[in-house]
Amino acid sequence: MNEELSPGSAAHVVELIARLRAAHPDAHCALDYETPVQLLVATILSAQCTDERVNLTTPALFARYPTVEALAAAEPLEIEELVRPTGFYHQKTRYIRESAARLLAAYGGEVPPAMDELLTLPGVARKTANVVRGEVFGLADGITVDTHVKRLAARLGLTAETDPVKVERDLMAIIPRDSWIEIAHLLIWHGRRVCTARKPACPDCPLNDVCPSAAGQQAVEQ
DNA sequence: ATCCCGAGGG
DNA sequence: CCCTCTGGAT
Repeated sequence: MNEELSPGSAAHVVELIARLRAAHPDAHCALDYETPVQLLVATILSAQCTDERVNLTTPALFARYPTVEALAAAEPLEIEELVRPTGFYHQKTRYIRESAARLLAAYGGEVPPAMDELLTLPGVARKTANVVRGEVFGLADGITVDTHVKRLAARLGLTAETDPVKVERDLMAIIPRDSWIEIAHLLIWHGRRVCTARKPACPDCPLNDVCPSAAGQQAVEQ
């Protein structure tokens, strides 16, 4: 670990973002969708499921129910059958139908742009709201904290918290607001490709000299 | 056995 | 704070 860059300092954050940009210039939302409502549905389905698997299930779902009206009126058992491979299928089906119904009842069938409005949708909390707001409207009232962002923030020494809401608050305090949307994509991409949960590839990581958790780096500096 | 772009309820 | 909800991949 480079001793001149204390974890969480402004200089550390600047360095992290620059290196992650260079390593993952293609980082972007990996969920497939055509409309804001479809992104909302795909993001609800992404809970505790790989986006790859979500993308394998949504084409049939969106073909069967192309509109928010169709989703709201869908037979629960039919949606359950289509989304079962994503896990939590009973709850996710209810969230999809009830959120679609609420979009129709309160927002003219459109996805609202305000954070507090998104949070009134069943099955939508800060993670899902941050994803949808950032992707659809380019707006950020917060930072998407999924399992990757949470894990990497901890390993990089950017937070000592484990509760995602507290992790998000810590990140918001040290990351410039104009990087809030980008940093989540970068950390997610890096988490999938390099800093994986089970076997992080520290020797191949472009952050290993600015990461307090990098395996086998500290001894060299002594 | 652990992990994946979590949320709601107790 | 805790727990439950779920399936597929590794």
